[in-house]
Amino acid sequence: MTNPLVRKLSAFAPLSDADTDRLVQLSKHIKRFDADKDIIRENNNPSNVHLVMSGLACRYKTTADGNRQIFAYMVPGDFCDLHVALLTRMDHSIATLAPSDIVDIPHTTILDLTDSYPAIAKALLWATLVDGAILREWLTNMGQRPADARIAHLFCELYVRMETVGLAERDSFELPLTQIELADTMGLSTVHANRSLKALREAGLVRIEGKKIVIPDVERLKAYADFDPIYLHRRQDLSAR
Amino acid sequence: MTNPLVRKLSAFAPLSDADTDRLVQLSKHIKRFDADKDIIRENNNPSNVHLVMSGLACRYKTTADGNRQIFAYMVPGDFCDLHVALLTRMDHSIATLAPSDIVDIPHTTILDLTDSYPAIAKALLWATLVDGAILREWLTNMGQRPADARIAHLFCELYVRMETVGLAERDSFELPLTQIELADTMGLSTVHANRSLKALREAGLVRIEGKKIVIPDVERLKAYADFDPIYLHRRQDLSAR
DNA sequence: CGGTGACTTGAGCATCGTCAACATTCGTGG
DNA sequence: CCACGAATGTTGACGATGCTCAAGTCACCG
Repeated sequence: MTNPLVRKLSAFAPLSDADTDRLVQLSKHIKRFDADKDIIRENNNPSNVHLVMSGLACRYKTTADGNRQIFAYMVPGDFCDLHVALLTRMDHSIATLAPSDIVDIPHTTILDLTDSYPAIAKALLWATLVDGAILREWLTNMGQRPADARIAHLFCELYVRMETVGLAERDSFELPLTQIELADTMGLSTVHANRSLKALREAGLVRIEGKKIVIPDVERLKAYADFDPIYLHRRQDLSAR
Repeated sequence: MTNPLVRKLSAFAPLSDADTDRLVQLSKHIKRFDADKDIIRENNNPSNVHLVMSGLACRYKTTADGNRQIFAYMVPGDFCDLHVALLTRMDHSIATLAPSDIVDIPHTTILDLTDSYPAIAKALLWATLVDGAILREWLTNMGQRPADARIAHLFCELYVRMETVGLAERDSFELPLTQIELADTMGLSTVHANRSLKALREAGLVRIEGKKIVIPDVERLKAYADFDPIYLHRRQDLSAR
């Protein structure tokens, strides 16, 4: 049960052994990407679906004046473009942020899968809907929270998502991001991102050890960031509230 | 062809007469809502799908410290919650911004529709994907553009969307928003939203006549806002670029 | 070791928020 | 139809947050 896709989809509903086996089969043909490589570029019309198995990828867009906005991270178990089957043209690009293993899956395989495995079909739809929910939460984050809480909120989300796929320690997880990339995610300048990180560090809310984010007290960070995991729609969080 | 849903979906692909007839039938049971009424509240699990036929609605969320973030507008022809069939709990609320006609459609009707009318099924999926694309563009808008350009970008988008459903004049459209609501959408204070609007007015980019937004020179406003309609994925915009 | 990219810090400035006062519009009841 | 009150819009003054420019420092890699 170390397959991140299986772990992720299990957060929605239990999967049968047959479902699990079928999902594991998907990740036969893994392609290795270096860091900072485009997987799909704007205006492309990709014929395959891409699944992150290890590493980290992101969606981004560049504005006319050359600024970049990153608006999604794809951690292991996440699909990059499950949703673009119909839109004839990509309106954004997808790139790796770290060396990553990416699986290429033909559209036909996905169609086949959703036809023959209803539980998987539901789970994939769920994953797509959660992607939308994350986007809405990010917009709230950008619009309503000051820089340091905004970063704290991102860390909380990534901690939970990494934990879901078994990639978090009790109080830390790997986040191979530069501060430039963090700034482009949060809509901040690199200088201000740096200072906000410093503030979080000095408040004892996070420690940064190389590429690892250490969160000494997860509950305290969640409170600081006004983080509520409900928007991730995991089974285990549904009881609360 | 005055039905906004038909007009909207036609922006994706031509619809047959049978498809059109079926869509028009949907809007039999119209419910009238006053302005500022919740259609669906957070934590609800709505059993019906809601479709805006006239007026204006929005999605929003409230943070712990009482701030509101609006992260989507639903204009006539837009569905409110096509996507929530699977997520057992709403992670945000939906409310009217103006007096609106809302159609209640049972989930079963939607399922029936997508089973028997493949062209409609595709078009509805397209509409859902476009909603996601709009969200990504909004995030870019929030993160990368200053207040006045941000507002200008919103006006451009709404102009195009209203035009798509036949609700825009050559140089204007109705936008029944208060500046408070605009500020909550853009992540600004009301005071600053007011001043940014004033800047746009004094630059001759927009005029505000009551609840009507007048855009004397649409191309100039688009240039100012760095607006490119490609993310709306309408047929008519696909040729460019 | 030398160089390149990432990180850090300071200083000054621009953007945006808060508080407060006032003006205008709109709906409602008399 | 008018008068009133409440909500919305407008403006000024000031402070906070965040950006730009610039000068380093640090870590990593050839």
